[in-house]
Amino acid sequence: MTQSLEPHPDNPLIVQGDHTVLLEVDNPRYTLARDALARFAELVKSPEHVHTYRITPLSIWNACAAGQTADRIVEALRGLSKYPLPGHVATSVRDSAARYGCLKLSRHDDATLCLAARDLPLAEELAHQRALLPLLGERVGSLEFLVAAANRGRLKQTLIKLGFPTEDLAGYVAGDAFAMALRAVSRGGHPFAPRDYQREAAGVFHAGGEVRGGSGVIVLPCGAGKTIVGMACMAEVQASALILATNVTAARQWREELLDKTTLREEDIGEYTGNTKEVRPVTIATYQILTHRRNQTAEFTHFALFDERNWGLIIYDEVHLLPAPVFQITATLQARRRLGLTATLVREDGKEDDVFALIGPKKYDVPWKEMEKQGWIATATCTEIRLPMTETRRMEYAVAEARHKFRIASENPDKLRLVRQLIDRHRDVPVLVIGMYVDQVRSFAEELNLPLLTGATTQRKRDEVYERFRHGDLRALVVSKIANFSVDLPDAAVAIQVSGMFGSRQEEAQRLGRILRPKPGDNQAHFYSIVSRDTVEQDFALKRQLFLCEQGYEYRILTLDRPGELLPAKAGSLSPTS
DNA sequence: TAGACAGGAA
DNA sequence: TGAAATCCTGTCTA
Repeated sequence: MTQSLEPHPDNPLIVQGDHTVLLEVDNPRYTLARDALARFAELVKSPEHVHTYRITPLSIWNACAAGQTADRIVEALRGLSKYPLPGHVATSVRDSAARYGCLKLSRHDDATLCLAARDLPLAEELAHQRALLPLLGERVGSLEFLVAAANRGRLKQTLIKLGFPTEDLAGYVAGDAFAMALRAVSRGGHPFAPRDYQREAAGVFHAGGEVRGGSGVIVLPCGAGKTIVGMACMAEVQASALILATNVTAARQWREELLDKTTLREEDIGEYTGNTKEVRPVTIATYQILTHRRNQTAEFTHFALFDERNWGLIIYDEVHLLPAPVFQITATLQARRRLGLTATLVREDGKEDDVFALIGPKKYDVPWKEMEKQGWIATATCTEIRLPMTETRRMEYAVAEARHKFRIASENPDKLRLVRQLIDRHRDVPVLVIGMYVDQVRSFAEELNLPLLTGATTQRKRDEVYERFRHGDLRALVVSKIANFSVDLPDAAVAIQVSGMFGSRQEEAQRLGRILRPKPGDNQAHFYSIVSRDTVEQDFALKRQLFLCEQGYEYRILTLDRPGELLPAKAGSLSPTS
């Protein structure tokens, strides 16, 4: 396709003066525009025909850190727009981009850093910012300030809140040297080599040597092997490493992977959790143990872990879930190399700028659709089925208090009929039925005569059921919210979501991730979300889907007219989308 | 001394 | 907006 570089009415974008961008979904250049926007804008809304994106300073800074330039961003917008760009949008894109790199932090001596502004007006502005007073030391020269090394993190945090991202070139401590390498044949006996993108991600993270290489976030979809990127980075750094994971199971999984695919031996790896408190050259801890304190006002019981050893690298697994106290401690650890791993930079609490300032900018990502094209993850079709409620239930819904409506809509018992039909339709592949209300999933499990797994299920029972599921003795499982957390939940080809959290994009992505591991044969996965039609549930479902739309997934909407109605014989979702 | 379980936290 | 899962610690039991 030849790419026009000027605005044209046939183009898919409308760039508005408030920095939002509207994208026409049915436009032939939709894909092109979506992939371009993914580099420097974030998705805000994605109803059926027109998607809304927003360009923020942070989205521009991340783009710049990944090598984009203001010119390329403006060109992309102009070339995909229907109308001429509002002048000030181009200006503010250039402004934001120019701010990236106009403050540089470098090493002065062992205990002191030097913050250098690009020009005098900026230096003056800094000198007069009240919030910076306690953080800035002596002004040395017209453009430079001394900064105590201990304030490195808090300074960057404060500056970004004032609209100034800092380029941190103050370097890192090497940490205790520790030799490790990736194995060419895994301990399990399979040939092993990181995939190209995994190697590339680790390379980008470490590139730039002593000064630049060493902090940032790598964004990859679930199932794309973030652990392997982590170990490749460890192999680059060759120093003792502290790995922070979300829960014990994830911690154990890191350990298994490290033992299987690197030269690390059992005695090199320590687990630091509620059960065991080992500190070894490579130590894996949970976020929870770090945030633990005896009572609300006490000190954090286990923060000392950070000083137990001279860590050369700290890996933050699932950095989008990083709890606030870990940000706090991370602010004091700016001299250590830091790697954030995540499937999405979006945080529901809006702390994206803290991630940027304290862990680092986004260093590398691959769009999900790109991974899909290359066959690293399964092709997924997503279908939302809108099912009307019965007359009786509609009445109950209508008179209920607002805060109960969501649950009434979610627990619509008619959903069972569709679940049964879908399981039947996909009878040759493993199916997960996922819900968030224990009562609801319990009744579904009983009706369908399938095992139910909830938080209350003991680990032994889980292992046993998972084993039967993996071997194909069980075709389907019904699970509660453990689907969001339990890393050892086996992979499936079909997920049927019967209820979900209010509007968590995170959760939706996590659940889709359950079915993305590559499949033998047609490599096809199906994600169904069943919601009650014309209710708040339908509205929240829309919000949940944002993240996946941003990654290029389309939701096919299937609206049923009558409560008892079944899916059409050949529901569109049975054939792969183009 | 391991395992089970209750209670609190976020 | 509300519900569920998880983790950590401390205590009790065998």
